[in-house]
Amino acid sequence: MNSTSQDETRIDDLAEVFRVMGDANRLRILVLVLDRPRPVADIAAAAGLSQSLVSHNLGRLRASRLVSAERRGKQVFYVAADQHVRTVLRDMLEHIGEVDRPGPPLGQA
Amino acid sequence: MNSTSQDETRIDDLAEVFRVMGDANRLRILVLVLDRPRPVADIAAAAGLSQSLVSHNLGRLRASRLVSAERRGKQVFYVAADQHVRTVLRDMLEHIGEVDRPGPPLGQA
DNA sequence: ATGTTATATGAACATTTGTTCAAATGAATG
DNA sequence: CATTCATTTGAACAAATGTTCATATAACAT
Repeated sequence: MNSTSQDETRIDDLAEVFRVMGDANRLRILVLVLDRPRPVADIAAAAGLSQSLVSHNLGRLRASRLVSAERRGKQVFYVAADQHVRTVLRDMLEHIGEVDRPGPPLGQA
Repeated sequence: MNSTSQDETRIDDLAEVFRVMGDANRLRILVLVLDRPRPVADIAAAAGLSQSLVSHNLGRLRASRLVSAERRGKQVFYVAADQHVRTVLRDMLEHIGEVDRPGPPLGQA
């Protein structure tokens, strides 16, 4: 378990993915395409954002492979890339939900 | 399933947590305290970062409750807050690992 | 009390980032 | 072909961010 430059690259890539998710607008977009593909204009309307901004952000989401795109005629449909994305979002929501509950044991924090 | 302002707050909080994780140095620190508590100076040495920077970053990690702190004498020990943090990191590493593998079936996507 | 060790905090600066606006590309249709 | 619709891309600017340096707090020792 010594630190290789492979690990460093991984950390950098990991940070990049989280940085992409660390923006409220991109997160909104991601949630909108979580369980079905949607065209860009549709996403923009649902999120209340300009088409240009949505396209820019979809570009970054796609660059991190958080979403995938498919063209159908003039429209481009975007959808969440894989199950990990959904899992991570769910886990993080649970994490946030955990407000200092006085509840159970109190072992080593 | 209409959008409430509660959801908006959640999205904002969620984005904040991801933003905190979206930095390579903070991620390194987080990994270092993933399975056992460590004092600040120890973390700084292991990560190759200044004490000041580590302290600043630990502050942000703690503000998002990604890590928790405990004082023992002069030292302060930090450790990953809960299981969700570990799970999210693992899932994301898997996500990244999924590079267009030519391997097995070749279904959709 | 003073001194020493460990950590935290504030201000300042350079760099990065999100957003907007305008223009460009691509796909269908007359 | 030109035109319309849907999306992408580039440049520019304001706002947010990471890092460093210096100083402050906290705990223990002499």
